[in-house]
Amino acid sequence: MTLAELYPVLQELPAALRSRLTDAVQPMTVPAGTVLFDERQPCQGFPFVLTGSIRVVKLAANGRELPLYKVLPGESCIITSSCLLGHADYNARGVTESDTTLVLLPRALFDEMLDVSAFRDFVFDLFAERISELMQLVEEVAFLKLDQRLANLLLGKGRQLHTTHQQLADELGSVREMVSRLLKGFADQGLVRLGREQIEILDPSGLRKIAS
Amino acid sequence: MTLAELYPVLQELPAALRSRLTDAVQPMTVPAGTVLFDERQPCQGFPFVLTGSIRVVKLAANGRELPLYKVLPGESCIITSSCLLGHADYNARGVTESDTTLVLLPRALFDEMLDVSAFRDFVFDLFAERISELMQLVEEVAFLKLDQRLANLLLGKGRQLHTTHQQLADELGSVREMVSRLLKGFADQGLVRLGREQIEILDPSGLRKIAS
DNA sequence: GGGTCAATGTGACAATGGTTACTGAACCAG
DNA sequence: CTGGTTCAGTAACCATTGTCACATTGACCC
Repeated sequence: MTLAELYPVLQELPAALRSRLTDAVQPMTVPAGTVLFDERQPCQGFPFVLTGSIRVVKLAANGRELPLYKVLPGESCIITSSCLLGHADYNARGVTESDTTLVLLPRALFDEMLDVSAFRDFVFDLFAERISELMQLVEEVAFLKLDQRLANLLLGKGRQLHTTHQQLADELGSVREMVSRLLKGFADQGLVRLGREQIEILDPSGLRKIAS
Repeated sequence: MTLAELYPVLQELPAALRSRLTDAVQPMTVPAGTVLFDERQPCQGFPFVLTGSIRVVKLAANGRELPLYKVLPGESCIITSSCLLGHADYNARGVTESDTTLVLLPRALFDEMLDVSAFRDFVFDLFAERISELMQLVEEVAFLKLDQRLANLLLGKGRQLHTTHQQLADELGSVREMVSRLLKGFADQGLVRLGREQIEILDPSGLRKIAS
């Protein structure tokens, strides 16, 4: 997929800007696990993800992480937008989840592109969308118990999933032992069947009831 | 203060829109404690607060609340913006904290005003600003212990504060007993002096160390 | 088969926060 | 002054989550 295909809004830019974009900017590929940006860093530019994905997380003092969201190809990074618009530093960390190809739109060019209403609307819409995701996250973290959050997480991953307990714990910002314990509970209730790196959801509606 | 003084961006609207604004819309005054909007409700319009304030909270299943932010005169409500832009329903509750005068800009007029770049930028900037506040909140709720959050809260309120433990608990989304317990601890360490509806901060740097 | 490593199971324990159920102290209205 | 109301202090208890320290299991490679 090309940049223009993934981010069709770019085709609505005036030709002059568009050519400056293709001139000034070239895709780069970074390996999995690269820290693209981090807390307290100034924001360098706006990423367009072509392949792979970026995991955006908040770091706790004790080293644990709380996943905020992911940026997939065609999507955008609300925190970067916010930093660029507010001229503030990052307040989260962005790490490539897998090998990732992306185009980094420099800050100056981003500012210019914001003068184009189509692009502004693009960023704006994504803002609105992500806000409600963040609200959802706040709600989960503040109010739901771990079993509810785990049930939610499982339900969002299809009937048959291939992960380790550690990975699930990471996605919840918790620890493996808790996930193992809760999954055991789910299995005892006949909600899931467990196997090594394997979880089969037997009773989605039962899980939904737990997630309530 | 008039609407135009509190929200100077409105003066940059074309005269036609401005007169339609003053025609179509009149300030209303609502008593303290009025629920202006609530979860799962469609968004009716964009509020400009003239006097008083709106408290925006997330509701827990058990009736407790997590305060997200407040809208003071001259400020804006990011959740409302987000709902209007994304054509989604509210995902939080807005309650007047005191008797409040506000102008409710109807959705249709809001949409039209978004075509004006000055207004769009106004909303945009506020978005960026609030996002980092929300990130801050996520971090607090997810990572900090209650004593740290309480210390933070106290530090943000000046040397000498006049509140009840209950009010502090509400602002933290916790309960009075916990606040009493923690304040007692702070007092034992000589960080604060307690009185009825009265807390005097004796050692701000000590509190900051707890808030770490 | 045996060794090795990652993934998982598990039990005891600690820390945190919330709940219940009081008591006492200050304040205010009559 | 009195009785009621709000605010604050406190102790016992419980639920949830996290921590530690292992034991076990399965996969895979020689």
